[in-house]
Amino acid sequence: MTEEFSIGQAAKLSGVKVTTIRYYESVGLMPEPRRVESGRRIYGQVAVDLLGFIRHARDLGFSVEAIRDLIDLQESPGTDCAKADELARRHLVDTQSRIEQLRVLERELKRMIDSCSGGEVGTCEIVTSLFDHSKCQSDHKLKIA
Amino acid sequence: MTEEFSIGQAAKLSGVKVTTIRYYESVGLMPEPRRVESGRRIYGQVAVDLLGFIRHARDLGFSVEAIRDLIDLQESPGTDCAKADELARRHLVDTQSRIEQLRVLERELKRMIDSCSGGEVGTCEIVTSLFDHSKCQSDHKLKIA
DNA sequence: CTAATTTCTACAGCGACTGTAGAAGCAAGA
DNA sequence: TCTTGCTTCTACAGTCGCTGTAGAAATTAG
Repeated sequence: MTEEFSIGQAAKLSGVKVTTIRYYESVGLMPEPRRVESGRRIYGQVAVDLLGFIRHARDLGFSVEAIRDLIDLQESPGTDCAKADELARRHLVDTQSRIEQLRVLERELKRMIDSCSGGEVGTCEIVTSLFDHSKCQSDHKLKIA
Repeated sequence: MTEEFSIGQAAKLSGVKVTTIRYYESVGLMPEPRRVESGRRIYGQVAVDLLGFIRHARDLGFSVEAIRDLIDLQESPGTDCAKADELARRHLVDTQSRIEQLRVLERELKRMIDSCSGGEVGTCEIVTSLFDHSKCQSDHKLKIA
C-alpha cells in the first residue's frame, strides 16, 4: 500500500510550505488531491515528488508559467526534449543578462560610495550623483527586473 | 518666470511615465503638485529634477522606501551624509549577494543544458535533474529575491 | 476531557507598478 | 463651428508569487 500524507507532512517532505502548496493547487500547478471525509487533503508520493520538482525549479528561478510547461513536458515522456532545452536556455540568457545589469549597478554603487568623503549631505556624492544624470552610464538601457 | 509643465511634459523630461508619476504622488514620494483650474497637474523644474532623481535611484535598484529616505536626507542638506552612505552600502551588499545567487543559478542551468543530449523528455537531463534533488548544490540556501 | 495543533475556506495585502473604463479638457484641421 | 484625436482626470482591478488574517472545524497529545 502506498503511503499517504497530510498537507503538513507533504510540506515537510518537499520543503514547500503548506500555504504555498494550496496556492500551487489554486493556480493549477498541482492537481487537486483526494480528500479524507472531513475535507482534508491527502497526498501520495507522486505528489510529494512533484512538489520537490516545483521547489527545485523555483529555486532555479523558473517562473510558475515555465514550470507549468516543464510539468506538461514531463508528463508526456515520449516527446522530444527540445522544448525543455529551449526553456532552460532562455532562462539562462535571462539570468545572464540580469547578472550583467547587476554588475553595472554594482560598479556605479561602488563609485558613489568611494567618492563619498563623509561630510554634509549637500555635498555628498551619493546624493548629488543621483541628481546628476550625466555621471552615470547605466541609464535608460537598464530595467530592474 | 519659471517654466511650467504638464504631467506629460514632465514625464518626457524625466523619463518617468505619466502613470508612474501619479503613482509616486499617491504613495507620497512626490509632493502634490499645483493644478490648473480644470484639475490638471502642473510641475515646475524642481519637481522634474526630483522625478529624474527618483528614476535614477530606481534604475540603480533602490527601493521606493530607500528613495524616500534619500529624498528626506537631500532635503536637509546640513545633515551628515552617513545615512546616505549606509543606504548605498547596504544596497551594494544586497546587489552583490544577488549576483552571487544568480551565478549559482547560471552554473546549474549551464550544467543542465550541457548534459542534455537531445532525445526524449523521459531521459532528458533538464527534466530529470529537476526531479533529482541530489545533483544540485544550490538548494535551500538560496532565495529568489 | 481539555488544550494545542493542524487544517479548512475565503479574502486582503505586499511592491512597484500597469492596465482599464469612462468622462472631461484641449488643440488643430475642415 | 464642428469634429477628430490626443491628453488628462479619477477610481479601481490586475500583475507575480506568494504571505498573512480570520474564524471555524477536525484531529492529536497529554
